[in-house]
Amino acid sequence: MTKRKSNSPRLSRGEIELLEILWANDGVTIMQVQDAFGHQVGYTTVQTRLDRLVAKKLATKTKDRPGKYEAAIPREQVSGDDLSTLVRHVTQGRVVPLIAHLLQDRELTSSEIAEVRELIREAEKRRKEK
Amino acid sequence: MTKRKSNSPRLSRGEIELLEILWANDGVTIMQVQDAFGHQVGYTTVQTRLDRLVAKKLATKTKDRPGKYEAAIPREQVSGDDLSTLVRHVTQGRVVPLIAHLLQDRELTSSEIAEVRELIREAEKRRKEK
DNA sequence: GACGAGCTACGACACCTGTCATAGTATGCG
DNA sequence: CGCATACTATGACAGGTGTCGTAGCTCGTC
Repeated sequence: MTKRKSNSPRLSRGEIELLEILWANDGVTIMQVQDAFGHQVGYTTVQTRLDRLVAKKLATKTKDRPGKYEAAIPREQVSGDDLSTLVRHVTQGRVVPLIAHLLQDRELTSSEIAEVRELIREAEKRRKEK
Repeated sequence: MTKRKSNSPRLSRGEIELLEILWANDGVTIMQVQDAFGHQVGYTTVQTRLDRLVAKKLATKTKDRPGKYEAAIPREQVSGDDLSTLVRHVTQGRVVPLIAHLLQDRELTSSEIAEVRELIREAEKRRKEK
């Protein structure tokens, strides 16, 4: 079990950090990314990092003058993997403590609560009919 | 927003990988860790990595002949941080999709389902009395 | 006390990543 | 057209990490 999904690349933290920005806004210039970083890093630093992302096919860059970068891989492809890693790390496969954390961490809206209820109903149904 | 928690160190993936093993079994020899890695890596590789962990005070090593390594930092210290990073990354703070993923990823036992139900009830209660 | 097996200590090296400086190129404006 | 400004390309460098080889040390056994 827990088989390696070969199609989802192992991304470094830094890569994800960049991708996050690309996922959030599509078609971003170096300047905008630098803004997103609160100008803590130099322009060319951002440039280099983005270009390396492109070199790895994790992002694409358009030709227009302030070139725009876009993520070339969907967020889900990464998060699923990250998530299972986390589940494994944190609680050795037991999801309940994790859900507990999630539910307690913030105040949920009533519609969110309803959604979760629905999810659990479905989970139960799946279990029953197996 | 989301200010850096200075007390929980930013660990690299590799470090966490090692720590996972240390957390799971306490007092582990190099050999055992190598086993845990399925012997994909050389003995001295494991040694070096473990020793670097010790150098960073993330683990300790006993004096006995096959020296035993132990994690020097609790799992929770890492996981909370990881978790919020993940929540932020994956779904911009929306926990429901994450819970959905967790619930759909595996078959839950009926007692797990009951626990989650209880958690939802509590969440709702907190919401109401606010 | 000497030996050999098993551990440990240490050093080396290549690759990745974050950081940036600087040189080159294109473009809008006068 | 000629420039200044803005953007891009390229190269450099240091620190971290994964990988290991090898030399040195220790301890149980004869």
